[in-house]
Amino acid sequence: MMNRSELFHLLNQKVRLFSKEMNDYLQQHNLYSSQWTILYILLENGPMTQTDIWKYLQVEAPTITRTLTRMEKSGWIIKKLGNDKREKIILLTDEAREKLDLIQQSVQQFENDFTTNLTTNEQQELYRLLKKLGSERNANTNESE
Amino acid sequence: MMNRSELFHLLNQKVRLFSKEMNDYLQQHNLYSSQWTILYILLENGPMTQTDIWKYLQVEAPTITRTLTRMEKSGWIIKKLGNDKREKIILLTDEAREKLDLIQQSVQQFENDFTTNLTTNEQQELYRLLKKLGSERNANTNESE
DNA sequence: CTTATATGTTTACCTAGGTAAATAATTACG
DNA sequence: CGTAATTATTTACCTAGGTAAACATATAAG
Repeated sequence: MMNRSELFHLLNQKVRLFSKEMNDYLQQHNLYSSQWTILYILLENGPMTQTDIWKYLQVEAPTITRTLTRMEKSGWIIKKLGNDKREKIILLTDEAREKLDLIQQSVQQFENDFTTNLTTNEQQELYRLLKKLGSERNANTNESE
Repeated sequence: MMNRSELFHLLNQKVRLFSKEMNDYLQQHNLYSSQWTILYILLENGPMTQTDIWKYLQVEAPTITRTLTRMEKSGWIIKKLGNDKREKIILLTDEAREKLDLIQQSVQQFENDFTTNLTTNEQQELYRLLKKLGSERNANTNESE
């Protein structure tokens, strides 16, 4: 039998383990896992403003500012001014675009590896259970948005 | 249907959400969630060396050095030299001991709240599935415990 | 048109995780 | 015994998350 604190302890440990190993794995591409996440959504969605990105990832704006600065420095993305001169539009560089395919395969390999002890159904179930965690806490949830 | 990347994305987001809200919640006690974790295991296990702590939490030694420094500064713990003068033994202060009961109730309340949409069985199942994540990548799992 | 408000990004400062290398004390070995 | 190896902690430097407040540009209101 487990108590709830153990559940959250385990949750934390697994996520830390995942990101640690993912970072090790991505090192060969000179990339961090948080940076990969950004590359991935840019690949899926095309150019996005910074606000698009942090809203999508549900992190705060300064986090994205910083990470994008590093990514620009290492040649993954460029920032372009939008028509609205407040906003910056983020584009993948050609160099990034060339490498992404290989990296994506790499990541899939790693994720595959990390879930190897779970059947497809179990992964589905894990997803379903996680989805319920922490959401819509109090009866009448008006987080309409 | 979900793909594996979505699973990990969700996992990351929920953990971030949890620790963010936990931090908000603990602010009333002038505490951070990582610091709470340390207080909790000291309460359970009695005095421990730093190495005991980081091995238990599965983080690296410098992480614990830093967090304990902050916790000493804010009066939660004290460091005492062991017989082996390399090691430092970490003790709860009396002040911490007085407050811990109330805080623990607080935390249980919060964790309860966070899992309110999951039945006891679902929590059990979530625990079971998480346990399988990333462990013993190759072949047979013997995590008897 | 000018001022007030809202929006997008950044800066400054905080916690928390990581690695690599330094330091101090202990144990093991020739 | 004295040196080599090991162990416990710390320091320096990195990424990544957070908040609060500053800044710049747009939009709305009087």
